[in-house]
Amino acid sequence: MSASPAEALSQRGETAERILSAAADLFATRGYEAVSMNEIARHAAVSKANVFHHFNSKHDLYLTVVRRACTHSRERLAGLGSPQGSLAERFNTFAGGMLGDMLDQAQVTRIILRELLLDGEQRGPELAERVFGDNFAALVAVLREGQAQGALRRDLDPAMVATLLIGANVFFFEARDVLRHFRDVSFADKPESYSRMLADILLKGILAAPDNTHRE
Amino acid sequence: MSASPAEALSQRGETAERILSAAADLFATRGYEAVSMNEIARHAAVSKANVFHHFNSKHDLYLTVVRRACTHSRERLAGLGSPQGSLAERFNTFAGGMLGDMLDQAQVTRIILRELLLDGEQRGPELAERVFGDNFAALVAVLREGQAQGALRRDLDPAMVATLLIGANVFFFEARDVLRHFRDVSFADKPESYSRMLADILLKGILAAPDNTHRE
DNA sequence: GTCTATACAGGGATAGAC
DNA sequence: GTCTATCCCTGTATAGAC
Repeated sequence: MSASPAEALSQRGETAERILSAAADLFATRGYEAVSMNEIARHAAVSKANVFHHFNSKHDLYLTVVRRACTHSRERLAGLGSPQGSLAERFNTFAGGMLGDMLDQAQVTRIILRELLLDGEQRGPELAERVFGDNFAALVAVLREGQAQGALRRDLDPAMVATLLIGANVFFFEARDVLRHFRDVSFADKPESYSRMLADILLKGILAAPDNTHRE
Repeated sequence: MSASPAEALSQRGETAERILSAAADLFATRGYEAVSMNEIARHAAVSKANVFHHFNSKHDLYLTVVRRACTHSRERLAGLGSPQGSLAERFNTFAGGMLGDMLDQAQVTRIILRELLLDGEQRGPELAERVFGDNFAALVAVLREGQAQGALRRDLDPAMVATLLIGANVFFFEARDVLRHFRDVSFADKPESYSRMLADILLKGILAAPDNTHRE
């Protein structure tokens, strides 16, 4: 029953896997404190004692869940940096791809954001670096390159642009359910539409500029 | 000891006020579940039983805190709609003013956002309307007016622009502590700087446009 | 590895004296 | 209005049989 060499390393039993999955689900939607080990055990269809057999404590279980979510998220984001096409295209692709992935992996995303935005006030540093750090840096690098080539305005802070882009996606993810209740909002259920408009606005701005509007 | 007519209505005793203040503090930074009535009592320097004397339950106390935060927030936001100056100016003023208020009243802001962004998945509707609803609508109206006057591009969704503006402020508020750890970010502690850059980018876009860059 | 049973702490909430 | 003392429940975590 010992793990074969091929599947070594982070090999976990099927039961442990079920527990992790149930825990991830619950933590993502309701947070750490609101979820009990009883509940997790029930959702995983095992006894509570068994959960404690596989994980030393609730906190340990939580950390494992978060750690997994992080590496998962990193893997996803790693693929977004492909340097092909014009800068506007890459910008567009990155924005849309990021949002799409966030929505596809809503559970993971929610856990990360919980960590990052709420407890982030206390922890911040490590997780920030771990999950978003290099991607943020990569995005900034792309933007800087765009400035060097003359495609982008030189009088603006690339980090600011990156923040705006990422922030817009994060906010959409977080606030969808609220936005949906606003009469004027038509894009709450159309992420592609949102991404398209986002890129359009960031690239061209919102001011009416006769010589600007029809350029591509 | 009954309230004088002049200070009637939502008049609460000094003790109740202290309890509310302590509770608001704790709920804002750690959320509902993570905070205990014991702790609230200790911070308010009263006995736990006394807390239950003033508020029927923990949930009741929480609701009172949230309700206060909402009305407080509404009052603040109400002043931001003043229709004076050019559209770009108003845009600028609104963005900066909103962020400034959020930071000034960080505790209240945190409570609202917690409700809106996390539990929002379940409740959403009421709070959305209550706090942001009319302000969102007002901002959209201003933008529409700008379109009608020809100051703003007509081919974009005003609700999208409003979302971007608000989202940028919310994200800054949430992610400051994380952004601070990114080498490229210089504005984490300079909200005015952030606001200025935000308005600049939203208005003019990021593309290098020779005839665009020097316009004001 | 998995269970039942249980220890022990802390939570929300109440009783009743002052 | 404020307290001390207490109730009851649920939570995390452990012991020990299978």
